[in-house]
Amino acid sequence: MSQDRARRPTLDTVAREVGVSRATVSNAYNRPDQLSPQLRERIIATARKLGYAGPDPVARSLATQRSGSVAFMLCEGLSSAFSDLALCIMLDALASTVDSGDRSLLLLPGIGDGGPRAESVIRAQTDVVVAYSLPDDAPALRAAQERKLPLVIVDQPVVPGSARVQVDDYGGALLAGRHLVELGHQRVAVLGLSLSANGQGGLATPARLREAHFRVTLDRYAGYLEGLAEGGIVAEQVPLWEAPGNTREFGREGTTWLLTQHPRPTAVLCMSDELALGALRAADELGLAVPGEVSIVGFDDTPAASWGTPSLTTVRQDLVEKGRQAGTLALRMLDGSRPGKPVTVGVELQVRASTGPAPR
Amino acid sequence: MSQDRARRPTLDTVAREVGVSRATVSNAYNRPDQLSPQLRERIIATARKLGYAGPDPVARSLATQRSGSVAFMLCEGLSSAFSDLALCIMLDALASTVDSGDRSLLLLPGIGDGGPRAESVIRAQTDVVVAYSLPDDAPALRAAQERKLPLVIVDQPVVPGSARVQVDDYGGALLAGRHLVELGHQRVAVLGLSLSANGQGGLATPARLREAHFRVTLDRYAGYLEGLAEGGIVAEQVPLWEAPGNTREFGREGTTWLLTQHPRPTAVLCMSDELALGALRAADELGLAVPGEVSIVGFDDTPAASWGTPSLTTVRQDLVEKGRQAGTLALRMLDGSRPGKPVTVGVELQVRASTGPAPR
DNA sequence: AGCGGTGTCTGAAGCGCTTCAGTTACCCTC
DNA sequence: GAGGGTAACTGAAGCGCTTCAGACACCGCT
Repeated sequence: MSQDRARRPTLDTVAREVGVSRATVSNAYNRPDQLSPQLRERIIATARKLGYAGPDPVARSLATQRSGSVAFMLCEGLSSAFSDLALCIMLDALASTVDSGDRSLLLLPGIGDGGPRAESVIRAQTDVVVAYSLPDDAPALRAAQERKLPLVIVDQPVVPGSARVQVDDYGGALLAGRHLVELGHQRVAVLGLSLSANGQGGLATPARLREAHFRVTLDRYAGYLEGLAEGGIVAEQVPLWEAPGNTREFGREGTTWLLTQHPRPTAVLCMSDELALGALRAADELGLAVPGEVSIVGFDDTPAASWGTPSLTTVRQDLVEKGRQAGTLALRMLDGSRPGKPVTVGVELQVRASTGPAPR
Repeated sequence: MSQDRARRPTLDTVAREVGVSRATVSNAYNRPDQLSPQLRERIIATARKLGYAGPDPVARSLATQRSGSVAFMLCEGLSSAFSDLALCIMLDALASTVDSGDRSLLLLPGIGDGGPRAESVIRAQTDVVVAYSLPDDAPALRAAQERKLPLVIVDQPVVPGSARVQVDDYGGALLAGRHLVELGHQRVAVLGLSLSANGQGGLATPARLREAHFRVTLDRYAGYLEGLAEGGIVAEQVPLWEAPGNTREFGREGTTWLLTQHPRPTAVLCMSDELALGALRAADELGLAVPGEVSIVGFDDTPAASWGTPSLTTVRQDLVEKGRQAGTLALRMLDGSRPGKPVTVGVELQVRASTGPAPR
């Protein structure tokens, strides 16, 4: 009989103790208007006495058919992801939006550079998935589709049937390119982010460019070229150095190479602020004045951008807005809404002290 | 009859289609050795055909009584948390450990500075909670205890019945203090982290110190004093400036104040690298040479510490180890292990270029 | 021939909760 | 005082899965 030993209390335990039905106890927690305040009071008190902390989340999820959490898949591991301040800011906005909708964030970090394992996604207790900047062929993406989970894509990649929020990468890059043209630059180099998820780096060949997977990189590159074209600069004259990761160190490495070419570029367009900060350092090490001898442009406008010396001219995207939109979209998908049009977050050029007129 | 319209397939659907029992289909996924390979093959194939992506995670959790995720509670929102590189590195190690144990990370960011809302914890689908540097009286903590969830505490606070991993804050600070003494410093100031979770800042009064909540801050302070005591410096001569948050800007602000006092300290012990980086900047702005006129010591040894000019002398803690330990502890708690002794992660002093002999 | 062992598969009892269609009891109204 | 409305509560049917104690057939052994 009494084998209900250290068993933790359930709805039933409480119901029995109070002498009401299970349904009533459930209502006490979920629909206070369905019972008299006194009874509710009594139920809650008894629950506390028995050490019952409220309906079990898992069981409740099963019954309601909603898990109450939003899964966030990202490309890399947490440490590289979180050193990406832009991602952090966005993620925070996402988390707040999602949390205020009474859901929590399930984090699915990537393994290597290819996103989370399919298995993690298969087993994830979630009812909507947000993917951030994943390679097109990420297994996690397929897994999510197999499970028919509503999908929200941020930036990358394009997946039919999913909601998406994206930054106007092309437009932002165009602004940056145009800015340099207006300053009279003629020899410009691009310091880019990864083209594909294999950690490769170095000067990007046309072949490499053709088989690229990351839309963000491609769009920004296209935008740069378009902006520069307004000054009569043609693509062939614009070297693209591919940084294997978004870190200062890679930025410095790439820039060191770019600035030791002949003829030396008078400006470097960097696809992130981190890269640009590394570029600044490289220029410094080479004894080149910024912006006197070389101009540097970033992308993202993270707080660090304004901290550097000189402060960084950069393309700002509204990261908070981006996260919020992604969250809203996710929440909306949960209500069964159709994906709808992609949401585009705007950009603007923040001109600061790292760019100036072309030398000579 | 046929109201099973757009209903998504379940174990049952597959079982019926194949003509076997539900148990067998379940085994096909969870215990391949329990059925013949051919049958398993057939089941998997049929499942795929029906668009069945495997056992529903929530239902499975209910049946197995384990949710498969580890909740991570932190004090602040994500954006401030993630600009804390030390946290990120640790979190990454934690995530990897946990993920390799086939579990995912449920993130419960804080609201304001007091940790997650109790409600978020109550509703979280998790079977173990890791708390990072929360105030002693965080509602989330109580909620976790109410649910009787196994608890792993990182750094802070001390909660009976929970596992914990902590850094030897005291020992690290002692090393830092002793280092300055050995360099001959006599007038030393401390730039500290928050004492309590209310965003207050400024010169810490004895009263403020007495009602402090954050162990980390207190331990480090005690360690500093102990180290300095070896040089005959007494506590009363060591001003403690409390930074309201762990940012460079606050570090700069505090240091500016400290370095404009008379007599001016010849060294500043900072409780984090971020603060120290701000301190560096403050010294620079005041036209004080580092380490010629003032020495700066950090804490944490984040990558940024070695990047700065001059590179930072700092106390290194093994963040990866810390995360890994926390993860291991969490996983172990799941198997019903008792908390056991606190795990302490070691520290060592990284002497770099920001400290030197006391001037004169 | 008889028997224990083994490899496969099944039935049914949960896991802890929500929810919906009732059922009472009570009050108001004409 | 019958009819209707409402507030308060209940019963039972799920939600989709796991698991454990069998059941059954077949094998090799003695």
